[in-house]
Amino acid sequence: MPMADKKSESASSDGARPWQSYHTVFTNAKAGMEGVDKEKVQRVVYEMSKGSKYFENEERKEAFIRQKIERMRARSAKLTAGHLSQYQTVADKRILELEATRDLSKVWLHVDMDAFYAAVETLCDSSLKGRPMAVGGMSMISTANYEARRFGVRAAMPGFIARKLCPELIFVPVDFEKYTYYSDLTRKVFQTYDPNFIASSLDEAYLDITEVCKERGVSGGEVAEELRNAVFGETGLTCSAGVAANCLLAKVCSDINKPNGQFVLPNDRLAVMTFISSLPIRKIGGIGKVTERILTDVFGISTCEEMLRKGGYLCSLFSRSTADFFLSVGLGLGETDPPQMRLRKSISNERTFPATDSEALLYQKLDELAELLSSDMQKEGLHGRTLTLKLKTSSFEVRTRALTLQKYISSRDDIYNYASKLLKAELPISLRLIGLRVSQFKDDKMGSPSDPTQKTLLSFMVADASGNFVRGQSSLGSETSNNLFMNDFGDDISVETREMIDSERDDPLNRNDSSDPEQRCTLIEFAGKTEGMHGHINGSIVEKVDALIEKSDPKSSQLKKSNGRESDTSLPHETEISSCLNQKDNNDYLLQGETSSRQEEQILWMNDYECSLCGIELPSSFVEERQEHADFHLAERLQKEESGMDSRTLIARERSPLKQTGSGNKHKKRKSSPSDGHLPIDVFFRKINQKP
DNA sequence: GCGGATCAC
DNA sequence: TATGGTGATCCGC
Repeated sequence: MPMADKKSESASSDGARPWQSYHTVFTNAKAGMEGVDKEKVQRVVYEMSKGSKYFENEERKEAFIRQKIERMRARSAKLTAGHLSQYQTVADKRILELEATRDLSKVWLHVDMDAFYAAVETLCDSSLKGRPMAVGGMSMISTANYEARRFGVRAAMPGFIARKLCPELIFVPVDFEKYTYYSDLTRKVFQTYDPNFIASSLDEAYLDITEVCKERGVSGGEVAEELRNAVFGETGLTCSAGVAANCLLAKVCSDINKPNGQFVLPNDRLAVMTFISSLPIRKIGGIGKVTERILTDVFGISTCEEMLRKGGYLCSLFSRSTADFFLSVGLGLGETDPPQMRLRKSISNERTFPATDSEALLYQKLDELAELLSSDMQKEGLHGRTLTLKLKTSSFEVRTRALTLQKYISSRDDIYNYASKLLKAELPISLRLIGLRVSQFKDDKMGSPSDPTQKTLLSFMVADASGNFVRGQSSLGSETSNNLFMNDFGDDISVETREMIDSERDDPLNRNDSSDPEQRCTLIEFAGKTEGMHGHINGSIVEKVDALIEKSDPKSSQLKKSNGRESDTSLPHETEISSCLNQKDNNDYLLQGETSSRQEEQILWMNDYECSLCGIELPSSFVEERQEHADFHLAERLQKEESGMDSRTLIARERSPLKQTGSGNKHKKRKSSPSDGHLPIDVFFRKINQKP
């Protein structure tokens, strides 16, 4: 290991303990890993990896991330107080608009099978019971049972490192058919509760149990217990469940009392806010290792609540959609409707092999892949016009090379011939992986932008099956999606990498006691009455949001609980409007943000130089000036609103009018959360372990 | 349209 | 000895 520079010793922990700065995906707290000596695991992983090509590549990637963080820090530091306060105003306004979309009328259940592959293997071979076991091989583990997790062994970990951590570890090869069989059994059960359930993988599904709860007069928690019992009866496998008002929260909840447990988050706004406020951001689907680091290192954000507190920074430094996503997370919002059908957009295959620079060998690999891909495409009747070649060099650097054709292709020969041209341009090269992907399919439905596209534009956030918002951002670019055509593959490889170096960052969800007085206060608050007690949460962001709501409209205590019901104001123009906007990367929040909610006052640069609001002329090259000008109009408008204009009718709506049920919400809410207001704190965080 | 990144499972 | 495969999306070019 190279000597760590002395000056960095205080800033980072290199030097004495180099493994602490090696950020991997599996040195993290997770269900079944409570008693693990994380320091030791991290050290072993580091020692086993050190010096390898893989490790060197990880170090390169790490350096890039550091740069990214530094750049963002610099931008953050450069913000003037004036800018900040303006963006804070924008953020507050956005929070209000997002709050208005809150829908507490649905009951979502997320089911997650416990260590699925491993559990199935144990079911089929009882001699494995009670012994540490992993499904996978020496190079990669798909999942590990709980006995193995106690040693720090987990999904996505190379087998040879796992064996080092746990020499007794039993390896069982993956048997895809077996898992599919048992998955089908579980799905038969899911179907009886929600015929339209959404399977996001072999072992996970989302169910809308709103109707079941209503018709049978039972709580979401009761349905969850019943369903888990039924799954066990049908398969002999245990699962965990989460019940909440939206998919995003339900998913978080299903992880809390895993394995073989469940957690219900009442459909109550204060309950949601309290729950989300102390939640580590890494628990949220869509926030991965890198995003977490950026948010914590640059903004000091580690819990969802801080997303709202730092709203001004987020809105000024991230794209509008990313900032919206972050603010939504802070509010505990998520998708409440079943996602619309989504068509597959690409098909691909890739293979890893012993690194080689033999051209004959490389072309042979390419040929095999072309054959495979063509066969897969024929099975699905797909023809595409964009071909992408993926390469991973022997030093783990990944490259892609793409080619878009006039014609649609699907035959083995076409794929191979075009792919060969792409590969040829890269020679000579030493590779350990080749992949092929075809996209831009015929019949892409692109001909009818009317419905899907428009809806996407109208809603300021779009969510996929898991309730993860589709969003985008320059340096983050993170997003997630569970396609409806799920790839039933590497299932259990749930990544979680919360670095637990800072001891104060305990996970409140995984412990039974709470030593932090402020947190306890919050929790007690949660356990107590859920209405009319806002004032007792000291410094809570709930207060702040409520204050915002009150300020925006004194009558809105009702509004914030019901759904926006006003009919849309002329939104269909948005497409053209957006395209006329002066979009300057990170600043587009201000401009776009306003146009999507306010049609009548956008700042448009007509003919690309004249402000539509005041007529002032500014050529497009005057980027900064334009920004300031836009800010000026924004501030002007916000002031107007402050002084009493009704902003409520201007609130943007995201949901389609179809499922607006309007008045019934409160009743549904009560019904689905009988424990409202009477949830003792110990119950709130107690593991509900029931052996079916 | 391309290439690099990030994320989920 | 040895660190996966499939699909999606976003951003800056």
